Amino acid sequence: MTIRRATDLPKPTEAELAILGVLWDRGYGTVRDVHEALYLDDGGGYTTALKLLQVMHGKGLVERDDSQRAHVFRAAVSKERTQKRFLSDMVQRVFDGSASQLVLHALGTQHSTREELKEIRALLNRLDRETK
Amino acid sequence: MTIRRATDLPKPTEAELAILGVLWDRGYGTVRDVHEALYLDDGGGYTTALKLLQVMHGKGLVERDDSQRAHVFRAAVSKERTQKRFLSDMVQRVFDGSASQLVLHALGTQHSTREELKEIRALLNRLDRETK
DNA sequence: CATGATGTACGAAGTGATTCGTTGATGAGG
DNA sequence: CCTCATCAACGAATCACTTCGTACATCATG
Repeated sequence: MTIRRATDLPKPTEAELAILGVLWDRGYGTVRDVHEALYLDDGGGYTTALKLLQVMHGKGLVERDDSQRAHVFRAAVSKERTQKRFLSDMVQRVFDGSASQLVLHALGTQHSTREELKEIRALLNRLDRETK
Repeated sequence: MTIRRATDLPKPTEAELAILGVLWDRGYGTVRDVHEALYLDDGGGYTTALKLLQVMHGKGLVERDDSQRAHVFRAAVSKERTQKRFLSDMVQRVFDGSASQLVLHALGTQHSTREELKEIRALLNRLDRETK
């Protein structure tokens, strides 16, 4: 048996991330749940969702409860951890390792509400105190 | 002939992004330049770099000056535009469309210097005034 | 028990990215 | 003119991801 620590888990692919999104939202789901949430309009087949979940289970990205006929899947990685993972990946590859460069771009480009800006400012103040 | 607007350009792949990084840094470069900058320690072959640049040229990601025997390549997409592209992609796929969520994660996780925090705060103040 | 609906398992095909070996052209030095 | 180094072109192999068809198991219902 191969034991995989959380940090060893492979980075989810495009399709896998979409599935994780569904599981994060719902908490858990069967193949049918995932298929209906993602692939119905796509025209994507049921077995496509199934295969993806099987592959993801093989990689350790989801847990499976097979005590019922329709197996129930849960995300084996937290949303926060995964977001962090993608984020630092991108900082390295696209922003020369500078997180603040990324932040400046993000603030400059995308829209934020006043409430969100306030929240960011609060965090900023806290960081400022800590970076003594 | 197919004309491609900047917004039509495909998102650079992993390897392509690394090559763009070299071209952004140097301004321009031959296949040999790129190969030495990226693939020497990797053990990556010369023709690998060449093929990638050919593919990228086919996609419109780089411009080529073939007036010399050793063709000279330049990035056909700006660094800023590409960063923005990756950023909004990620906001959609990983952060449910919320840029501020991404910013909070980025500030919380990665390190920033006092100087950088100051810069961010300045932008924040400006945004605050504009988001009247 | 027969049947239809629903489920998992599995292999194979399709796709795009990457890597590399080979070929032939070009140019420099003897 | 010959030879060697350097270069672009091209096709093929490989790899990972995705999609799908088919086979077979299970269960409910009549």
